[in-house]
Amino acid sequence: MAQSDTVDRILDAAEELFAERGFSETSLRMITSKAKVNLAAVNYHFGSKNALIHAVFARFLTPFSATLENAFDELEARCDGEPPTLNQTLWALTESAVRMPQRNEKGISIFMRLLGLAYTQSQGHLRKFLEQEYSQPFSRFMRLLKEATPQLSAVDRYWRIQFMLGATAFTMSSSDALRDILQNKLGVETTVQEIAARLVPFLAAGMQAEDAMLVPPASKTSVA
Amino acid sequence: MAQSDTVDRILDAAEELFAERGFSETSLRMITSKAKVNLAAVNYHFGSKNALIHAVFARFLTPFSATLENAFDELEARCDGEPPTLNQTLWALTESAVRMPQRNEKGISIFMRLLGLAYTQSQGHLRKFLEQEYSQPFSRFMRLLKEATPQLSAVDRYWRIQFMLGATAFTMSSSDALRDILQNKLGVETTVQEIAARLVPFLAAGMQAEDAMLVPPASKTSVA
DNA sequence: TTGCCGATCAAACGTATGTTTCAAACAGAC
DNA sequence: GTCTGTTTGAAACATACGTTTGATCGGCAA
Repeated sequence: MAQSDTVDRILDAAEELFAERGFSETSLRMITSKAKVNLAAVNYHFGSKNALIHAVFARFLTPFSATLENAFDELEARCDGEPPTLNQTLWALTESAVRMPQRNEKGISIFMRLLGLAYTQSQGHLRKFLEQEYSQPFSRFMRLLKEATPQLSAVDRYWRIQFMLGATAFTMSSSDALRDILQNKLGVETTVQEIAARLVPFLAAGMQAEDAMLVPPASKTSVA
Repeated sequence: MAQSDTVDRILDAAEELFAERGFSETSLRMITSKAKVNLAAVNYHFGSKNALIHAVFARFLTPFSATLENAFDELEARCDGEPPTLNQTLWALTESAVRMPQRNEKGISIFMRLLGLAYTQSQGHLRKFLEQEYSQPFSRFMRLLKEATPQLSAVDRYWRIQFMLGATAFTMSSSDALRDILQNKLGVETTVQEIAARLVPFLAAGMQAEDAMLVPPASKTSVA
């Protein structure tokens, strides 16, 4: 049985519980009892709770960032010098995410929610860790976005990227619940791939919206 | 001075700290020491920490939902039978938020972040409280959205509303952090009003995007 | 004044947290 | 089998939390 099982069981349980309840709302005792390992195992194998959080992210993000780099390589090769379009770039990202080997059927949506939480819960250490560790594929994605939307100012593009991230993380993180609601209300089944297929055009349209800063149409509001 | 301003000082401190650090990461001792009141005052005046959280929301949300109802009334009156457009509906919402009387200069951004946190941190009691207490303006907003996008199928509209909600909640919930990043990277200052002014066109464009379900294309698609 | 009652205060309560300790169990090399 | 280093186990550690207690204060009516 070696050490193997313990580390992975902790990571599995932690991943799921963090996604369900957030980081500080999840105690080590919940994790170890769900993983059926001793409480001390976390500090023995990972050193601290924060280090465990980092490990949960690293286990998914490291192979994912490799997959993503390959997808970008292939895309740029296919475009042969021309910058890829926004749609192509977004599709390369979502395809990479969807195609990642999943530990279980909830895999991708769990991880989307974790990414959302990482950004939302102002856990300083997590943000710093992610930015340091995965800056390369992140900046490459940013460069592709920039080349695909040359008409946008840097500030506009920055905010619209945040909007995209929000729509994605939020939707994917609660996609299970949302799918259930839809099933009950309208009697429609939906897969994660279908959600992505609806999300990408939404994002692309928002990203390429005609310039912002419009005043409320046909209204007599003024700025002080 | 009556019951002194203990209650208000607690609410002020709690609002700010919750927005900065989240709910469970903020202790009653932080709140009472920032408010310069005794620790027991929270339980004396509010009963519990959860009740304090509810009170923080109620102090803002109750007058806000009244303002919002008025804005919707006015909008529908102005439209004279015709359903308001998507842009008008979204603007009515953001204008109502921005125009709320602020306790201080950070007022609105603090509260946006709180709303984002409420959706993100799965604090069951908070979700339940908000849904029960403010269901009326919420369903009215949903009805307006439906009338403003008759071209969408119910399923498409359902998902796109989730995307809008996600972009908004996520951005607002981390707006302080995002503003800081922008400040450091590009040396740009941003107000919440400006974020909203960028968000609304993004949402409207995404909501009205030409139909979904495209496969990763080799062609750039543009919106008519 | 006296009596009263809501508001404040310092202190303690019980519980839960992350982390540490140290002995026992284990595996593999000799 | 014996030794050696790694992994598990039960228990304790110190700290922080939300909440409760009971004494004390302060204004006001009778």
